Amino acid sequence: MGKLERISMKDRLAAELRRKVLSGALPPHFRLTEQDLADEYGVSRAVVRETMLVLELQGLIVSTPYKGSEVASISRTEVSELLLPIRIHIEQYALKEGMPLFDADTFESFERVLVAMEQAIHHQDIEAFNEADMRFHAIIVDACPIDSARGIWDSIHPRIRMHFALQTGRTGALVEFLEDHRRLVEVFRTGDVLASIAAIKSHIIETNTPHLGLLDETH
Amino acid sequence: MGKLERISMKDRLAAELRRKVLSGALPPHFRLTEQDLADEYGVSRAVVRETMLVLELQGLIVSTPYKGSEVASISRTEVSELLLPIRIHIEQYALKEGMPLFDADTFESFERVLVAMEQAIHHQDIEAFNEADMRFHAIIVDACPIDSARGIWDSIHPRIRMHFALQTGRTGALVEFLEDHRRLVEVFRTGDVLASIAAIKSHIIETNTPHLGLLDETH
DNA sequence: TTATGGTAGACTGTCGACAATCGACTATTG
DNA sequence: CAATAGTCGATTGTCGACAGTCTACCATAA
Repeated sequence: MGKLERISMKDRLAAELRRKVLSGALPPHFRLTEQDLADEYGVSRAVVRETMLVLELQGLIVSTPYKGSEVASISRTEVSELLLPIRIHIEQYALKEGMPLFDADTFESFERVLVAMEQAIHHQDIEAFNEADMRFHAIIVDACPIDSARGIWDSIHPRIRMHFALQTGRTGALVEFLEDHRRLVEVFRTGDVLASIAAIKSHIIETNTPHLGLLDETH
Repeated sequence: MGKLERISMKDRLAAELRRKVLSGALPPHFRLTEQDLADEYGVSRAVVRETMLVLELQGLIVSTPYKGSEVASISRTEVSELLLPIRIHIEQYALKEGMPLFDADTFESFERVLVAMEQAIHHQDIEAFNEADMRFHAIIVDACPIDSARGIWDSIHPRIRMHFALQTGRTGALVEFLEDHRRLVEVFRTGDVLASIAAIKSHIIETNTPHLGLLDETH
């Protein structure tokens, strides 16, 4: 059953602000002041400050001492050249280490996410779809026995999503995205690690490439 | 001349604790309580809490709600399979984007670090050498026009260093490390980006490969 | 003895208030 | 008029105190 865990105000506020940033409700360069946020959400400034610190280290906001904070802006080359390759590596590694540990519960989680995607499509709720998409990949990363993988992923992933959340592009292709995730789960079920690693890479690239993919990597 | 910037207590304390963790003064699983740290360094718990949050997001400590924090432990596979590839990618990318922007000041910074390394060797000060090593690579990452590169690097790099700082191995080969950095700077001076990218990769790999790995750990 | 429930101490989570800093505006002065 | 010094409001940096939570220990009862 559910774990009924206690969630600190800091984490709740961070999740809420992250959601607003990723949904575009808080656009890049939007100014954030601690007192205003504290008043708006009914928490103390200490909580707000810790929240802002988290979001800053995750690159969603930038703050300068004694001046204030604002929602970060993000460049396309940063995403394609810096963040995406790192994200791919993390998820590939997580899959390599974690896939042998996938059990019935894991696949049940995947299925729940797929259902959530279906419902999101049915309600035309792009935000809910993105949320489900994030949970899908979080399952992969969390399955990795190296705990810190999730932490690194958390510090990479939001900026990528932020970049594409502000594009309208994905709207129409939601059904294809769903199918793509379905295929991924099927590959996972075969237990073929190498195939899964390849699949997740092309999945991430295609999912995050605005309709003509031409990014290459070094090494 | 120097910039005489104001540094918050949070940042100073973070630097100090990071130093102690990397030097082994605070070994893995060492328990950290907020009040003790606040008393020890003469700051308030709020400062300590923000500091701990930074160090936690950088993976140097782990904290569980209402229970406390302790210095993180780190496994060899996490370093070699997860962290090192990411670090290599970041520094390669930073080099690719930032090397064309290297100017006289940049190389002067490199030279200062090399001098610091010489002095560290002369004084047999391993900690100072490691500090200089970190500054060397920070110059590279900071030269990258994408600001967030440094942030990601900061969230990756300390754990790598932590892993090897706890090994004694590097002691004898300090001179070789110095020469290796010298060679790197020479490659940078040629302006050959591809050669530099290749050089930084092998440098990082060799520098972080324990001559023949015969240490293994739990987790 | 063992299991249950409760109590105490230590610690983290949260809060409101005070101090330091910044940027813009204003006044003063040559 | 231009340049400089001073002031003010807004915002962040820092602090000490209170409230909530966990763990270990102890008492009590079957």
